[in-house]
Amino acid sequence: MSNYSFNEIEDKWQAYWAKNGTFHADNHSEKPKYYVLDMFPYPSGAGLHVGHPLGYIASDIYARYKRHKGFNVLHPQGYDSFGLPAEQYAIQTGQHPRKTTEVNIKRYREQLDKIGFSFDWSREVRTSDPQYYKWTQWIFMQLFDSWYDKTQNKARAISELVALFASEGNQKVSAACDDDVKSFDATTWKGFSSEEQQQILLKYRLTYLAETEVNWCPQLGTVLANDEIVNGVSERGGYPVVRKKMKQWSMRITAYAQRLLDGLATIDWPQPLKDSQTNWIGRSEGASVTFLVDGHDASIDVFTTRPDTIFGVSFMTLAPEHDLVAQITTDEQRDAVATYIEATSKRSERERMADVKSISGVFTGAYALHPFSGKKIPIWIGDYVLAGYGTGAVMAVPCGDQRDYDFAKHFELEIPNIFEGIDISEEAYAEKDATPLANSDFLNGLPYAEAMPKVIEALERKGAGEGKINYRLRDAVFSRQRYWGEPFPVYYKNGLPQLIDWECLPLTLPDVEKYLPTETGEPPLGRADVWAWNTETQEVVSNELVDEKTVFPLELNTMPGWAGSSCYMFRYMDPGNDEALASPVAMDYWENVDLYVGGSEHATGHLLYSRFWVKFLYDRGVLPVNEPFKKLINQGMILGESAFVHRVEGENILVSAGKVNDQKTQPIHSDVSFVNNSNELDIQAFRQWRPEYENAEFITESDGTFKVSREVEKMSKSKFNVVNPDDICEQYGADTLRMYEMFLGPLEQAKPWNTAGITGVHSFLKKLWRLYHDDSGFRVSDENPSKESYKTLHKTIKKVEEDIEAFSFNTSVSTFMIAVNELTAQKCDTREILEPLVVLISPYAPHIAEELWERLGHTGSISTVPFPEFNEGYLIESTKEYPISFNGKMRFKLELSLDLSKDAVEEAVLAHEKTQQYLEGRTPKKVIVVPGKIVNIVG
RNA sequence: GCCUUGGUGGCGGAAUUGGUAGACGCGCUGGAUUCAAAAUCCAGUUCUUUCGGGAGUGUGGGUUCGAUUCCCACCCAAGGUACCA
Repeated sequence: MSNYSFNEIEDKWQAYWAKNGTFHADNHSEKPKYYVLDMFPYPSGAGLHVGHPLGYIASDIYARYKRHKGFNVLHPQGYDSFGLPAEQYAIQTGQHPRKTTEVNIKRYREQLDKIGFSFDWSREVRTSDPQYYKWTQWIFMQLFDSWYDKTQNKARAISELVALFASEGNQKVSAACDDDVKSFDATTWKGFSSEEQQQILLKYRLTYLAETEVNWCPQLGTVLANDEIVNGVSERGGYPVVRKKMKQWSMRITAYAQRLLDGLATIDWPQPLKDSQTNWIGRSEGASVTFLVDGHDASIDVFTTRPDTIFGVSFMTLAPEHDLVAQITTDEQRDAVATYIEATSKRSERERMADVKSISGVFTGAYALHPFSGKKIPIWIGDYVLAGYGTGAVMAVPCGDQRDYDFAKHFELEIPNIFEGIDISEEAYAEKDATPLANSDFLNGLPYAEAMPKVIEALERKGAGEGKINYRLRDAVFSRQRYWGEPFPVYYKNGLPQLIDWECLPLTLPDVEKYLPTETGEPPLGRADVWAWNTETQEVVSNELVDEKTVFPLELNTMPGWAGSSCYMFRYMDPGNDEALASPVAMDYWENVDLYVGGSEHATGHLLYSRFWVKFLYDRGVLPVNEPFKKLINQGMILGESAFVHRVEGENILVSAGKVNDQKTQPIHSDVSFVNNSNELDIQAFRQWRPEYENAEFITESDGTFKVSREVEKMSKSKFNVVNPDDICEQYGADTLRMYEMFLGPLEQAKPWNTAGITGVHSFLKKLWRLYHDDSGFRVSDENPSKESYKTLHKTIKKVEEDIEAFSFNTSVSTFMIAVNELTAQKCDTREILEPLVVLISPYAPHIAEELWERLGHTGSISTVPFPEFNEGYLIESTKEYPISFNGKMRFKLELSLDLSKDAVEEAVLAHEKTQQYLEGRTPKKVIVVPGKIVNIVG
């Protein structure tokens, strides 16, 4: 075999790796550990396209590189296999999601295997596997059994809280809990019934039941996320959506807000991603202020970041949903308020937030009393105030906040000016600078920084408020009205949630006949006839048996998608363990993920929830680490190049792109496989694609071809622009695919896929092959390499190592190309150069590297051969010429060595003097020569 | 609006702390090889030019002997986020 037969080579080595367990990672090793992880995929029915493996290729290169560097590398893969598409498919076809999921996983695995990843498949996990979700359920139980102690700043066992209540009541306990907890002493606690005690404890648990307002779609029988709603109707199906309160499980992530923020400083993540988590958590410092309502036994709490502007308050605004609205509205205003609330309730939260321009609101007729001046302040409601943030009420300071200003202008409310020497006739003044306050009683003359502590102290003294830190982060709703998710290990006794015994895990999903909600609006699990818990036999039994003594109904909701993905990285460490999430030994050895690769779209979902759970499990002594991912890299999306055929409006006439001109046409997606690299459409194939185009008229260019227009879009089946990696592997080989994906551009940047360029990378691999082969077959010599060849090799080692460490995989592909071109030109065929070269390339193109390694006479996989050592000595002789231009006219050259030796420095100094002679009497004052840096002239 | 990232040939993209802009690849042009094609190899390829040069990294300024790189203002694009008080 003297040709590069990539298919043969790749099959051979993939089989070899599988048979020999080449990438099996051991939990015990003398070597240092390194954990490289990809965000595991959701196995969709559409299969992988060329965009999916981008991050996997990058992490695989890094994992292989780390093996060469002597690390014991953990590089596992699995499937996030619970999810909505499988359930939707099940609803349509009646096919059990488990089956669909299995078929999809099988296809994913085949596609992944073809690309030659160095995954340790013996550690595979699937979130929908009962042996896996047993641990997801177990973590839920730990959260249920925990409360957050704000004094110790960690989660503790609920039994310790019960002990505290029994000994001293709850007055001294500082816990993250519901706002409406009443205080009690030890005696009162002991006097409570067991059920009353459970009710109270539920308000302290880290996962708890709460009434949450949700977007409810009756037709779909499910709650929708804001972005699943488009123009007030569901994205899927276009059904109406209403806002509804539902009792759902929530996760008390807010207890961890500050620690989630602080932890960011300890991890190596891209700054934009850290920023978005910081903004999501949204810490703001300020004060809470209480305003009494005139003539009512009621008060309104507001949070403000600018308590110093309190004398600028001229009205208050409540969210339309605020609890007090009904109580305080006067009879004269009742109709207007009711009309307004009716109107806003029809707008989704998203609509209200998106509409910045229109100002709306209505006066309640009620007044609040200013805590210092006692002045009467009108109370308005307005939908620019959101019920879900802060207290759902604001003190409006029109002169210091633009939204308040606009509201005041619109309704012709008073705009008192409290800033010394600032003109507020056109807009509000929101700067926190040294501008002194005016018309502000005891704050007069003080700038922001001095007024803040003073006003907070005054508020506290008066009992009208206190300094406060507010977070935007809200507790995470954890219930889903769906079938294909983890069941909760929870049953209900007298309406109170109880955990099933943990020894009975996993609580497996029951079969149901249909995957839709029940007629009475219960989640799909309501259809299971076997779905109740027998507390005596500790078994799941038939619903029919519920007798309220020993048999109780189980929770019908399932967990959200992020449940299974929050701690999977620890399960890989010890996936078969039936006694624990992972053994302490395995967790102590692997610690956490050293490098995590995935998309930035998970910034405020998965990546935040995962950090939350890890910190929680750390508190409870389950995990030895308090962050899941040390370093994170976001790979950019690979975009597809869609092809469009233009159809004349209302007619079955298709016009070539060059002939469209001013005609009214509609662009139609054409499958990209009908189009060649010159944008010419295969008309026959297009006609046969869809019956409606079979008899269409085609208006071609003057040369008879039909051209499509191109546009870069997200790669998706529905846009017919998907490129399948299997086809690329078939035609060019996996090594070409791997290198080309890296060569496309910087890993973190979004970039369009264009198969046309792949031949460059492919011919590089052919050239590489030919370095080791001549017409008669494999051939390398044992002669001494030339100086140039050494230089080429060591230059390459240096660059490739630097590039991999910096995740600049695109430039190292170029470096390889240059190296191979140079070695070809040098006619280099010596073993001493070619052996290390193949090791360098092996992370990128592992199949060809293994094959060449074997042909070089080695046994065993190349994957653990040490990475070649860089020797600077081989580069010293290189020289570089630097022209110095002066006044754009004079030009001379300096020839300098890159060597830092004495000679080189002397040479540089000589050059410096030469330069000075040239520059003498002209503008520059000083010329500095820095060895290695060559020349630096300072004016 | 705000935050983040980016804007370099026909295209994807290089350029270390400010030091020969356009590496490498695609495409294109010419040549070699071939009956021919494929494959391969060699040369050229930022624009402009009166062949001396001149211009040039989104736009306009600034700092510097020297700016793709640093500073200021603006324009555009992508992603994120949002009446966050």
